[in-house]
Amino acid sequence: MTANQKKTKDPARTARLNREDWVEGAVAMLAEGGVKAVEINVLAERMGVTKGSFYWHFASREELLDAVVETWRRRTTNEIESFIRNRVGTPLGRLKRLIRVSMSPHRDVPGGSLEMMIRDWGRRDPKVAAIMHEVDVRRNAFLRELYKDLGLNDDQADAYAFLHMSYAIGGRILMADGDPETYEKGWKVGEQFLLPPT
Amino acid sequence: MTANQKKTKDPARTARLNREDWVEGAVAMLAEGGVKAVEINVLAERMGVTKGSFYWHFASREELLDAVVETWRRRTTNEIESFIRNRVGTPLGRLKRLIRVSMSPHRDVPGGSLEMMIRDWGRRDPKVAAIMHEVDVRRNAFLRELYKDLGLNDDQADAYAFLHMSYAIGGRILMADGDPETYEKGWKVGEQFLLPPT
DNA sequence: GAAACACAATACCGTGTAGTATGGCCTCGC
DNA sequence: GCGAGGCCATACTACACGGTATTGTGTTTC
Repeated sequence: MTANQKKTKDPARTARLNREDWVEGAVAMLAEGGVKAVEINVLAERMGVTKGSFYWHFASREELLDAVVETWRRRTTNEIESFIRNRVGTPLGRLKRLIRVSMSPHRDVPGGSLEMMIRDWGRRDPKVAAIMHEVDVRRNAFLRELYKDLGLNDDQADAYAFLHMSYAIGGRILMADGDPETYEKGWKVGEQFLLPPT
Repeated sequence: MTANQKKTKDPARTARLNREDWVEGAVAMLAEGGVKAVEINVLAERMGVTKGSFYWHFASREELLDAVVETWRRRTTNEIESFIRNRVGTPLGRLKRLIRVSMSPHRDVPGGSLEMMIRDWGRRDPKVAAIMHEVDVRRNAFLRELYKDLGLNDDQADAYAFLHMSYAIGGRILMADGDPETYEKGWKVGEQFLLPPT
């Protein structure tokens, strides 16, 4: 790739920016205010430079947004892969851990604010929608395996996986009211319904 | 320009527009493309007039959007009320009916495209968020009652209501891939998990 | 039928944001 | 030290969109 390896000698003041830095900033802005809020001027100011710099790194705003969604896709995919590889504990323990993570307030997680913004975005941009869907499929497959590890047959694993994903997304949205009590409830409800009866 | 030949009565649109017509059009545009897509120019063109007309009915775009969200609130509230009043059939039958409606593809329903757009919007506009939350609370209370009618205690009814709402929202989003098979699955999963064991 | 009223068309302005042109500076390799 | 090229600033343009001012047209009322 064209990844620009910068040997930062002076981290304090004259830190030059590379492509990834810009993408990083854009991701943050996306999570906070949605695609529309990713404005080149604002982003540049946030990075401590002007947009003259931005347009040296990117040909257009669209190119930036493409990079943003691609970065998100790569990270999310890696996250799933690493969860699959890291088979520590019993299947039930792993599932519980996943529920815990899914319902935790602050992490960036299915239903987290970044993901919600990308989902909003995907509703208007087919390219994003396709990637979103691809990730959903992958996550669904992962969950199915997890439930099958618990001894469920294909149909039941499938059903639970669908429920789990729906709940992770919808519950998140409901929990977005900021009430910490709601989170508590979300987690409890998740444990009640997302764990198959043994 | 083709604008001048509309001197005589045009059979296509002799109907003058009123405030509600504009709100109606705005609601449609909101459902299709989100708040950002509700542009006065485009809306006016869609209504077959120019924006000169719009600004006779509304002082500003904001006023229109206020009317839109208020209309949605009123309608949604009425819908809930009417479902409450219309106590036909057994509690279980009513619940099944509700699940069916919730998961149906095209109707405007919790998780439907209009509602999703309003939810997106609420993420950036506190005024909308407040109304959204108010509706959520009302729906939640309604669902709780429904589950209590089935013989569940307060805690369990509460848990099921939360699950139901989460699922209605999240499942909807998952089903937005356009695959009719996914809808079928969504409905089946709903019936399996949203109906408490008797 | 003419005045009054209710909508609508046209032309315009202000602002905000994406994008461009160009030149300057800092750093690295020699 | 010095050119070259990577990074950034400044000063623009183009255009879309909300909003305004003014004039026009069909309909109702007396």
